[in-house]
Formats: sequence, structure tokens, C-alpha cells
Amino acid sequence: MASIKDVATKAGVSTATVSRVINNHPSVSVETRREVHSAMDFLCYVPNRSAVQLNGKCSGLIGVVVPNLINPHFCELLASLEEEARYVGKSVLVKTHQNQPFQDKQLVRTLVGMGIEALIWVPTEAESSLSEWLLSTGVNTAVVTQTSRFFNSVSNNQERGAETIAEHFIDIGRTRFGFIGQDGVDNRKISAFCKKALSHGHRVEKHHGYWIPKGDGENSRGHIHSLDSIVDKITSREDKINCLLIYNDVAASYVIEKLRRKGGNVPGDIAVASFDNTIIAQVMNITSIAQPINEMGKLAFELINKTEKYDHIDSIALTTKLIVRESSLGMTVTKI
Amino acid sequence: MASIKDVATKAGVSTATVSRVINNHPSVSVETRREVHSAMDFLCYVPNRSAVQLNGKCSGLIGVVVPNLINPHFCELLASLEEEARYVGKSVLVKTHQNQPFQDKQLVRTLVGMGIEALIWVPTEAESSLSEWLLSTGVNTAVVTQTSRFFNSVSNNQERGAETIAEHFIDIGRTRFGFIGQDGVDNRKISAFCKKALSHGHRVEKHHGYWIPKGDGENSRGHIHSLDSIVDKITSREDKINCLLIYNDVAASYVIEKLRRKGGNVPGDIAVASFDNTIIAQVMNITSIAQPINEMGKLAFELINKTEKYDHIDSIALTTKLIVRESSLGMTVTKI
DNA sequence: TTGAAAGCGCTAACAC
DNA sequence: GTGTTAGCGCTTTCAA
Repeated sequence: MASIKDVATKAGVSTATVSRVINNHPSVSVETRREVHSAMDFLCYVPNRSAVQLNGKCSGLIGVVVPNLINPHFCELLASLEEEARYVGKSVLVKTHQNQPFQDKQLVRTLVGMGIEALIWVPTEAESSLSEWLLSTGVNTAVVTQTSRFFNSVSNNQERGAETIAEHFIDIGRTRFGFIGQDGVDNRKISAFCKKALSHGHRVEKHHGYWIPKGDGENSRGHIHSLDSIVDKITSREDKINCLLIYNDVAASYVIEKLRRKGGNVPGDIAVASFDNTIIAQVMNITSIAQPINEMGKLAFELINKTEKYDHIDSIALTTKLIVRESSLGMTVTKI
Repeated sequence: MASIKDVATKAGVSTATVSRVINNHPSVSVETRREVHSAMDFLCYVPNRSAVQLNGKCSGLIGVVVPNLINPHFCELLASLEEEARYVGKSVLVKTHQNQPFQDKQLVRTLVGMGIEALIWVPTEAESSLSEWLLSTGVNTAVVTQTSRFFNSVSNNQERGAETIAEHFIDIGRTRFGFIGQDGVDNRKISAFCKKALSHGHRVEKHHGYWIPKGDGENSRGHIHSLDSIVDKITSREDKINCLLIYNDVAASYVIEKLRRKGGNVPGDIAVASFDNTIIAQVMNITSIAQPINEMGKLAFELINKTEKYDHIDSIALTTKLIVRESSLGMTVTKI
């Protein structure tokens, strides 16, 4: 690897001059500048970031921590963040915590040790002692997808989204409401869903709500084990539900497939709606709550820069949009 | 932020001793070690990675360059690499080149400048001058998904996969073959497909083969513009094809949807098969060529460690597997 | 407009 | 066992 010294020698100048050229310092003659540039090109010179960093410059590293990269939702988020980072000349260091708080802690610490300038974080849990430590390190942090007591955050109004789904179900004449949610993650949105249903006279029966236990994460192919028995229970009950809210697209696609295999008609018998509006919802024609992912990415970057300027905490909640598709409305899909 | 000097002063020893304690060097007395540790604790000392790196130590950084993060195929690959990296205590620096050779060059250079220990690379083009420079930098590199003249690589036997698809189409009695491929990327697999078809007496007519031009990348939602007009052409021709190979799942899901919207029956009129077997193929029931993604991830990590030990180039080609689903066989899906 | 030289925080010979 | 010292590659005064 060519160093600044090699370039200086090749161009017949001092390292200081090369440094000036690199940093576009005005006080370098056009002639010299040209000379240095061609030397850099010839040697395929790339400045060593560590050395630059050591002089108090920024590391160019942005840490991104997401639950997993199996769910296309987080991939979309990462794609948006990577694009934003590339745009502003930063690099993204990705880590997945697989919904394990222990991993979460480890990863964030590792990232801080690597000298990240900022952290964009989808935490395992809403709050934790880790947050306080993180705050003390002074690393600019933005929480994404959730709100936080400690950091700026950008999330979606999921409660409102859940209400929209309830309203949609009511609009299409559904009466017996059911849901599938992740315990400890989706409680608020599920609660909003139930309340809205109730306000229209539809009580969500306790035995029509299914919770994925905390331990049951997605496996390497994104499969949730509990879903199988849940579908069994849904189809075997006497008082069947006729509409179902599912916490995300991936789970919904699995449940719909399973319901159909068991002879159920979606949306005929059960209308289904879910969250995220990923590519899965698009190809499977699932009614879903869309989040403005790209906007979230942009805002996350804005928030990390705001951290040091203001002493109050920004919690941005973006509005979501219900995308109605066949899983809750329209043509009935039947297998002949 | 406390530095090693502060710790040394606080503990009443030299910086060298502190360094020894940090690196668990055996020749430090228990007493001194204890002293130093408590000083580190007191000052909340965290070693500065840049300084460590500058001394030629490993950065713990693995660069990963993929075309995009929209196609679930690359997300799966990234997920596998991230998991592997986490397992061996390394961090992944992701970059996407969006199939632009110019980006590719920029990104690889940036990554090298950041002091990556190794690069796992899905290049824009099979070979380029960039490879030679990269080779000269001595960064251990593994090419994934393609083969390379310069670096170890792990890829799939895509030609064999394409042949398998041709054989499958023949098995189910199809006669008029068509394909959609990406120009400059899929030439070899398409060629294998055509040859295999021909060897069974089915010539793939020139006007039944469609190429996505090089410029037409996936947009932010993964949509390929050329696909629209291709579907129009496919459905409007007099001598219609009755089987179609498509270069990947994402494109296939779009084409199938479009064909069905236009009244086409898949697989009744046209059997469709594609590559990658991502979650999209699973939920859409598309016959697809599965790649052993996790194995690829593991092998990529093995290959980067092999680079410096041997002077020959390893090109591992894994075997793929045809997963037959409804898009080419089985129940006909109709909309009522 | 340019060069010499002093560090940034850490490691690793080499002394003692 | 421990300290001294010379860098790693770069930036940045300070002089010239």
C-alpha cells in the first residue's frame, strides 16, 4: 500500500504538500497540485483512515444495529441507510442482534470500540441500562422504529396504523376480530387495534388473540415455530374469526399460505392485513401498512447530527399508509 | 476520552506496561496488572482502535460489496456473512455498487483505505483493472457468486442449474422455450439453457429470448422497467412460448403477476422457473434454483484465510438444486 | 507556496 | 518485569 510518503517522493514534494492536496487546501500551486494528483493516480494511493482518524478526524463509520437481515423490512431499512451513508461519504457497519438483549449489548459496545461516529439502532427492547452507558460515551445515537427516553428517534405511528386496519375490517363488514402479535414488541399496536374494534362494538375475544412468545425468533429461513400451532387453533375453533391482523408481512405470508392449504378462503372466510408492506406483501397481495422507509433513513441521519446541538429529545413519528390488496378485499383466490 | 498515557500516569507505570496489560502479555506482575486494571476502570478507558490499527494490527473489519440490498438474494448472502463474521468476532462493512463499475471501484478503494482485513466481493463485472490493483494491495479477497482469474471464489454451477431447468421443462412436456436474462451477467447460464433445450430437439428461437439491457438496474423498489415491454411482447406473439426461464425470483414474481393480469395462465399456458430460491420464490410458489447460501458464506470466510497460504486460485462451484413448485407444475392457480 | 517537525494513541524492539 | 524509544500515516503549526 502506497503511503503519503511514497506519493511525496514520486511527486518530488513534501508530505505536507500532498496532505494539502488531499484536503483541497487552497495554497498549493496548480502545477504542484497536478503533479501530486498524477503521482496519486499512478500509485493508486488511498489515504489510510486510521491515520486520519488518529489526528482527531472523523472515522467515517456509522454503526447500524438491526434485529435481523431475514425480514425484508430490515433489509429495506438497511438499504436506505446504506444509500444515505454512501451519499454523505460514510460507511455502514452492520450488526444483527437476533432479538437477544445480550447480543445487543455486546454489539453496541463493539461498535463504540471501533470508533463509530454515530449509531443507528433498532433495539431489542424499548429501554435498557445499555442506553445509559451509551449516552455516557457520547456517541450520537438515533433509535429507529421505536421511541426512546434517551435518544432521538424516528418511528411510525403504528398505533394509528393498527387502528386503520381495524377500521378497514369494519368497513368491509367484518365482525369477529383476531390478531397475532409478538409478545413484548407489538403490545401497543395490538392494544390500539382492539380498542378501535371495541369502539365499534366488536370485542376482540381473549382466545382470538395469539402471542408469539419472546423466545421464538425467526430461524435462518424466517420461520416462526409458533405460527403452525396458531393456525391450527384458528381453524379449529368453533367461533371462527373472520378478520385477522398479523404483526408483519413475513408471518402473514406464512399464515395465509397455511390457512389456504387447510382449505380456508382468504379473504373470503378470513380477511388478513399486516404491517411493513415489504416486497413480500407486494408479491403475495397482502393488505399492509406501509412505512416511509426512505424517509426514515434520511431522518435517522438528520437526527444523529442533531444530537449534539440540542439538549432535548426528538421523537418523530411518521404516518403510515394502508395499502389495500387482495388479502382483505377484491378477487377471491381459489385453487382448482 | 482517556488515553493510555492517562492510565499509565494514574497507575504510576509506563505506557508500555499498560499496553502489555491490555494485550494480556504474560510478563507483567500480578500486582502491577491489578493496579493498571483499576486505573483503566476508574478512567473508563477504551483503547483507540485507530491507533491500534496504525500499528499494523488487525482492524476486525471485513468489507462486503454486493450489487444491492433490494434483491432478497443479496440480503440472504449478507445475513449469512454477517452471522459468520459475528461468530469469529469480526465486523462487516457493507457497500452496494448498484451495478455501476464506477461505484464498484470507488467502494473497494474506500474499503481498502478503511483498513479492511479482507474483502468479500460480488463484482459488477467478471474482471477489471480494479482486480489487479486490489491484488497488489494484498487485501485478502474472495469473489462470491462469480469466478475470478485473480481471486479465490465461491460460486454456483449456474450453467448446470440452467440445464436442470431445461430438463425439467422437457420432462413436463414443454416445447417452445423462452428466457429473460440480464445482458452481460447471465450469458453463460442462458447459453447452457439453450444448448440443453436444443440437444432435445427444441430450438430457442431468437425472438423468444429477451435481454435486460445493462443500464436498466433495479430501482429502489426492485422494479425493472424493461420487464413491462417484455411481457407485452411475450403475450402478443403469435407463436407463443410455453415455458420461460427468468434470471431471478424478483423478476419472475413480477413477470408472473403481469402475465396473470393479462389473462395468461401460469403454469397452464407458460411454465415459469427462475434462479435464487429466495423468500419470494417460496411465498409465490415459483419453481427455482436454490443455492446453498449459508455454505457460500462459510466458504467465503475460509477462502479469505487461504489466500495468503497458497499461491494458486481456488474456484469453488457449489451445486444447486431445483425446487419444483406451482409455477411450473401442480395445481393451476386461477382467479375467479 | 512550500518544507520541517511535532505530535495523534498505541505497539514492539531493545535495554536494564 | 519494566521503561525507553522509535515509528505506524497523517495533519498542522511554524518558518522560510
